Amino acid sequence: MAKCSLNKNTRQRQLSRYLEEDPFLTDEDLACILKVSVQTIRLDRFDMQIPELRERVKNVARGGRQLRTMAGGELVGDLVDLEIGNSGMSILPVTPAMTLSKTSVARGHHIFAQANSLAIAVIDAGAALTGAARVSYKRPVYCGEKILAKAVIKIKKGNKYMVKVTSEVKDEIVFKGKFLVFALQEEGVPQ
Amino acid sequence: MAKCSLNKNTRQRQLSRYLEEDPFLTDEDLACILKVSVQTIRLDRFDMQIPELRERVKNVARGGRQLRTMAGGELVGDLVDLEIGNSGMSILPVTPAMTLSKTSVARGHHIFAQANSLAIAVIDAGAALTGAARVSYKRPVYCGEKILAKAVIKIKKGNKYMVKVTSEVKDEIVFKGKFLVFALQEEGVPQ
DNA sequence: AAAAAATTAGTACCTGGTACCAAGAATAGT
DNA sequence: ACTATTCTTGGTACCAGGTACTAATTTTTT
Repeated sequence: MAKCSLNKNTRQRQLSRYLEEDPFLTDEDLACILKVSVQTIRLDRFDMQIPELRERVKNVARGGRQLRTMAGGELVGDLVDLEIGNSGMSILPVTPAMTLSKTSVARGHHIFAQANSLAIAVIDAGAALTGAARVSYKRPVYCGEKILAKAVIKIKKGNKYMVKVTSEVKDEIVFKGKFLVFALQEEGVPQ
Repeated sequence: MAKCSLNKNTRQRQLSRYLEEDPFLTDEDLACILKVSVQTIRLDRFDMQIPELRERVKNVARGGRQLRTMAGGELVGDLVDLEIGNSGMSILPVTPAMTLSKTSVARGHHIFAQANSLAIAVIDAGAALTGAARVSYKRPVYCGEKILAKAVIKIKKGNKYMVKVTSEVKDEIVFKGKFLVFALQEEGVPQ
């Protein structure tokens, strides 16, 4: 029974690993991956109290449904002005999902994300990457406030850009950052 | 036909309103709410190109998954080790949602977010804020790779901490950052 | 009243399951 | 070597929440 038990256990561990990675797998998918029958998968799920696909999907949907922030576009915040190769501006309203639950203070990486994505947007290139950044947070930003980020290209050398971003809430500076950005040539990017 | 058309239109508007509010409603639920037959609901959905429940839930789930990384928890990535007041480690698998659509290179602010949130997590405080950061990206990270971030507190002075974070993919350093973090006293934070 | 539009009803079929029963294979204990 | 136990597989009936399609019925328009 040892060998069989071992197989069963390792299979069940694998099963949960696969499902953690991708909860959208059907029993049939799993059976195929783990080279056992669908029934075995079902027994395994039952053993491990793992609900069926539809329930899993529902759970993910309920858990993840909140405010959108970093998801959709390439840009965090709403672009209000863009002069490619020169400067740009974006507005990010701070929603509850972006704040530390205890304090309703916006988490730093959201402010960074707005600035960083704006810095990249002003670059005149199909794609660009941040190489380095030096940022400082001047004061906390609270839920409900709107962050206006302004980016200006300061230096351009070949495919290297230095972009300065200043973020304000009602004319008060909350964040400053210098971003070193590299423009990528359209091809040549490994997959 | 005017009255009927009107009824149909208003019903369809109501339908989409109800579904926006709660995408988990079945056709039967909707039929009950709107006092028409299930078939009518189906025709309406077909008219308005609204997919069936399971598809809707899936969409929400997929959307939710992307956001979860930035929106859901306070931490970006999965904490694998944490010694509060000393060091911590987290893993962030790079999903398609995090990458520049053209190149499948992870956008910088996700890598920053993982590091930043880890830096805050290692601080021994109810809440903490990033005051400044100096970061550099050593090489692009691609979709499918897993980023292992390691944070260590280097200096502590009162409520000020200097945290160094190094992120690697398969023992190769992809990102380095120094974060200046301030611990917040539990109260006294304005709403 | 006839034509057109909208609604409802009914059927066959699909996916991804549950719940249950029985047969077959593998392993353990003796 | 043989039996008992555990694992695995197969099969069936059933369910929710649909699709796709046809046909009948009601409502509205002309």
